[in-house]
Amino acid sequence: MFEPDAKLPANPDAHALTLGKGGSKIVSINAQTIKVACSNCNLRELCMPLGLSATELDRIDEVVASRRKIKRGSTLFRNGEKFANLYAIRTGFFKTCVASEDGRDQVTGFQMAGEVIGLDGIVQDHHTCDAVALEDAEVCVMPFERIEELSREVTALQRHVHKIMSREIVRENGVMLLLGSMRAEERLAAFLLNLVQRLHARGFSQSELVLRMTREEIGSYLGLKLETVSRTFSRFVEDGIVEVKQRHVRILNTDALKDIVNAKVCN
Amino acid sequence: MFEPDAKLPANPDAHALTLGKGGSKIVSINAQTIKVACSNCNLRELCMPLGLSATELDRIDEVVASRRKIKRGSTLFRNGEKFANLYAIRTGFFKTCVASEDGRDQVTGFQMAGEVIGLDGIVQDHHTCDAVALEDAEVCVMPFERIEELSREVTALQRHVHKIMSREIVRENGVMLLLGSMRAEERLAAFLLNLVQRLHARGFSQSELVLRMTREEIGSYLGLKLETVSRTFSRFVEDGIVEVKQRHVRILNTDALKDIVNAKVCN
DNA sequence: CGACACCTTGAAGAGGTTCAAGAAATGTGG
DNA sequence: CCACATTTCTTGAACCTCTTCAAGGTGTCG
Repeated sequence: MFEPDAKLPANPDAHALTLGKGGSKIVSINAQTIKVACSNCNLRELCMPLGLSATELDRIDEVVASRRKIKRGSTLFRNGEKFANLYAIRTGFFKTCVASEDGRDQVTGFQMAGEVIGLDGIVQDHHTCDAVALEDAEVCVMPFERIEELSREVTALQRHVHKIMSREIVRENGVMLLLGSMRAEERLAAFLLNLVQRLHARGFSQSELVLRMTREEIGSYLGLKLETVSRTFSRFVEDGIVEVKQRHVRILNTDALKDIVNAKVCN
Repeated sequence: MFEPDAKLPANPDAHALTLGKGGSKIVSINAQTIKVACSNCNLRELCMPLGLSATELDRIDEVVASRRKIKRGSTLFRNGEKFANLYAIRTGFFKTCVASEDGRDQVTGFQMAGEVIGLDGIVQDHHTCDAVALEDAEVCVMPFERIEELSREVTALQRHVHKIMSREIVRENGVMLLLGSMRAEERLAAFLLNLVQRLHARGFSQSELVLRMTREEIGSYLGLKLETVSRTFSRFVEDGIVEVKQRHVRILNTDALKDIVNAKVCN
């Protein structure tokens, strides 16, 4: 029924990637030649600014201090920890979540390769959420001081940092819309479309995906209970919109999902 | 029953303000002496970095290109409009809201004096939400290009811009927690506490406030219908937690509100 | 292979919404 | 300044969606 799941490749530098309007295929590079440098990384298009000169590209390499591997289930950073770095995800999949004093927990986002996490820590100099790896992961450690230094000199980097932060603000606006005004089916449909779209931008299928998170985590993100998530999946299956086998999801009717999200709530 | 409402003063420069740990009273300045300059503005502590040298302060003045008055009910910017400026609120009160294609509407925040709006526009070079004045307002227009230029030179400004954006991200995380996991009473209690805390930081009462928005707008922000907001207010009144007369609210029992927010949802 | 985490499904219940009507404030124009 | 239209707010009753509680099934990993 399902293909063996398309996994993020262990070495993203060996993974051809097409992106955006002028997106060009980047030729695979043999693993041996890799050094810890953005200029060699084919995820660069995702987490670094485009259109840099050769000199600027060299400078950019300086923002990555090191790499760090995180085992599935362990945290990259925790609420309360001193903030020092932003992290660009090379491989793997994360969730971020905030907790209130009384132990309530809310997943605030799911992050995949090429995305940057840690922005929450800047204001208070301490992180205000947890970042947990949902599968074995590797990140580029980018000391924020270095980012700030460099973005004073490389205008494109400065602009890029601003855009990344603004993008996160806009994303959260969208989640607020979802949480504030959508019903369960609409939420799950929007969630699936968003996931598959981001995966597609990374070279994966437009119609097939493997969920890296539990129903409970999906539910937390969408403001629903895990049972509701499960039931809603089942309803989608009944309606022939998707096939679901545990965490494997195949979207059979993308338009139906889009219709569900944009259901005119005539008001 | 209620005092004549404590309004934001028409001229904020005449409004003594205490803030933060080392917050010092700023002496009132006669209206005639005012020029369009942060160095003269007592909201500076809210929207600009602290601890600048005299030279830096002079430079900072350059970020404000002009001032702009917005009538109640009209927009500062709209979804889709070209992004060019950030705006620091001098007086008045705004809401920001996003709309989905199908006409759904979601208030994403309420902003008051000293707060900065427009950050959503940076990613796409176009605004993705509307900013509507809920009372007559005045803002400082800060061309973003100028902010970027200057923050390459003035490190404190650079850091400040980063913090403002990060603060917004963290705020939205909090709203997601609220929308995703709280019940109506908890949402409204959290909302009131947040508002009164921000007003208090601006020199207003800790217990009394005038809502600048309708029940419907509160509801949109909190992911509730206006009837639910109204009913929840009524319940608070019954329980002696607040007094409500239209938009005038007096908090009689702050601790009760805090208890409601932190109600142990034992899990 | 057995323990454990995760997922599905049913039935009952609660919280919030919807629809509706009326009251209270606010604004407008004569 | 008053009358009238409009907006905003409150409250009730019926309804609906999602949650809660419970049980059983499926998959995974040591």
